[in-house]
Amino acid sequence: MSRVDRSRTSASQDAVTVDLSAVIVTASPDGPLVLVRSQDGAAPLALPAGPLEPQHRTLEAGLRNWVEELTGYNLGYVEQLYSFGDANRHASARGQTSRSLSIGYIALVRETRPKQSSDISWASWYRFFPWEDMRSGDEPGVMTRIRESIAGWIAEAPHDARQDRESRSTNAFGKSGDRWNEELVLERYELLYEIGLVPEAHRDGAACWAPREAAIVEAESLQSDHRRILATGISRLRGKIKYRPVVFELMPPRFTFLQLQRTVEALAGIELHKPNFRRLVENQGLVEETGSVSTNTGGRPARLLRFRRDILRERPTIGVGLPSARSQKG
Amino acid sequence: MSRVDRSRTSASQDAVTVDLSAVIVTASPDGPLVLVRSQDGAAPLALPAGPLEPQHRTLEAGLRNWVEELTGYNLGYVEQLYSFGDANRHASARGQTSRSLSIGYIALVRETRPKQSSDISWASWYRFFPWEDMRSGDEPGVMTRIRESIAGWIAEAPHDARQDRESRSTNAFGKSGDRWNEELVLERYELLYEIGLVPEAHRDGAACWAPREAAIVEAESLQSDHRRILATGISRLRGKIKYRPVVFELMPPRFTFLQLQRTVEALAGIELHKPNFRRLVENQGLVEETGSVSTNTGGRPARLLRFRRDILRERPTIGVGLPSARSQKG
DNA sequence: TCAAAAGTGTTATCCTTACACCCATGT
DNA sequence: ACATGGGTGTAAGGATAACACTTTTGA
Repeated sequence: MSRVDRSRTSASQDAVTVDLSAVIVTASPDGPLVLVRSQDGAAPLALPAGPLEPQHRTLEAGLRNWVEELTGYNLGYVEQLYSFGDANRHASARGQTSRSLSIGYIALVRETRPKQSSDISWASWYRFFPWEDMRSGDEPGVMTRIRESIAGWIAEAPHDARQDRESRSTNAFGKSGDRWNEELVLERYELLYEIGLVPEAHRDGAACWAPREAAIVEAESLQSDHRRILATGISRLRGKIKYRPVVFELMPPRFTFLQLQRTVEALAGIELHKPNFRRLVENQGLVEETGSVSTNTGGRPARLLRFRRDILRERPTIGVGLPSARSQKG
Repeated sequence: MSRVDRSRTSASQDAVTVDLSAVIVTASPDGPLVLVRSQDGAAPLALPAGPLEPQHRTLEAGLRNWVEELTGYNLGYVEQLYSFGDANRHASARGQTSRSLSIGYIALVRETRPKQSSDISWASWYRFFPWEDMRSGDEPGVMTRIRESIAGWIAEAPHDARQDRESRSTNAFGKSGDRWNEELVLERYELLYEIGLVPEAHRDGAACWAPREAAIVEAESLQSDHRRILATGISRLRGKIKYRPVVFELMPPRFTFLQLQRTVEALAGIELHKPNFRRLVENQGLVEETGSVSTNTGGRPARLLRFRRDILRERPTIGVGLPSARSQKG
């Protein structure tokens, strides 16, 4: 038996516990919401997680199972994000290396009704990533302060690291003049983590440039690596809406163009050009008219649309209009 | 403690063994090669897999570790693909549900030298997916035979399932007149599996339309679900080369435009337009001239190029030219 | 001279993006 | 009247994809 076969001798493996973490997203008039679990006392919020159980035929079935059982929500779209498995993910006090493996999922639900269960609630995902909401430019100024901190980090770089820090920061946050790249959520979070602008970095004992006090206070943190998982989910969703009709999993049965646009804008964290958005969606054949109109628009009544569900069979690889990444200047 | 917290009571979990499966790819003049492990006797080939061990700090570190230790290959690009965890992935004879979780990775290496180890070797990935090589159209006719089988599957559909089968097949394999979508490797494999045109389906005991004898013989199978993992890897790589400069991980230090084009074509399984490919790569600033030329081209000598490594810092989100998916007709 | 591959020029077409403008309703 | 949002027209600019053609080598 060759060494490659070691995996079959399970005696050599350490104890592994597997849980399924879920970024469960819905859209409200106030923006994208994510399901969070509040823990005892003043501990940070957490993403809901459930165990992988023997009777689950597949991983996704396991996830759907415990989420629906627990929340009653019917998961529309479900997608595996990533498997996280740092050995020190939960540094155990007893020094034993019991590895905790976490498989992250993103799921979309339509219902926003609050749960009876007291420790589960919806929270805007921008509570945890305020710098990702660029719909009104840098309105609260978080971004400006981040850029200042990054500028300091670059300025104080040792000579050989300077170029690297410079390019890493412009890759994640862009040069002024570039179009804001809304997809690089994870890259930005990881840069902030590494610089030490995020409390998790200090909690994990990483060697950071920034002092613990500099950790951004405007943003709320999450338990263990859940903010990283959430960042992964936002990134994936922001990418996906461009080439798959997933936004409609978050829309009511009938909606107007502007409602659809606002939802996309809320997810992407950027503003879109109204006439072009309308035409793009129209030309793709993603929607059809219901015949009725909505009068409570505040202006001229708007035609009510419905998602053309058969498009999923005709052309599943189609999405909703966002400025293409290509339009970024070099 | 709420029910969401069940994951922490690890007593309720079943035994889980985790291994890291790897799709290790290199490029040769004859096409894309993948590392396979031959087992005892006439058993099907397998992807190499290694166990997740306690001392590995991260999952990717674990993978790099055992691959480099075992093969000596230096993994350039490594990316997690997907976590597979069907309960019946290895149906155990003793009826106990020991779940085997497998985390798939794709890795690119430059070296093609064969390994001394006798049970490891390189194989063209088109041995396992002959229908994915459309560089010369449907030269061996595999595709034609598949289309015939699918046509039968559609024709014999019960009335209510017919539309569904029709659209699923055109989504995966396209209508005649459409551009071949090289990215849908997994979708095609899964459709063939479901129809029963692939031996794994019968081995797994799935209820299939096609009889066991119809399972495509021109294609070689792999152990357990390894062909699905390979399909996932090919899909991901074919997608990735379009917006990340990963092809260069497979190129020698100096190469000509045509060599680069042939490599991309081999990976994507389609032919490209030479003048346009050249200009696209040129304009993206992905390569620079070395000054020297290659004379053994069979024609006019070609300028030798090198990959501009600094592009990874300047603009990591850039790739090599392939016909855009958008150019597909609706 | 011819085959084979390296390169260059050019154009039709489509898509994106932006700008300008009119329409219908409530206050 | 005017604010607010709904909705249409159009044109500049850029990228794609196809076609035609010249250049340089070896046999």
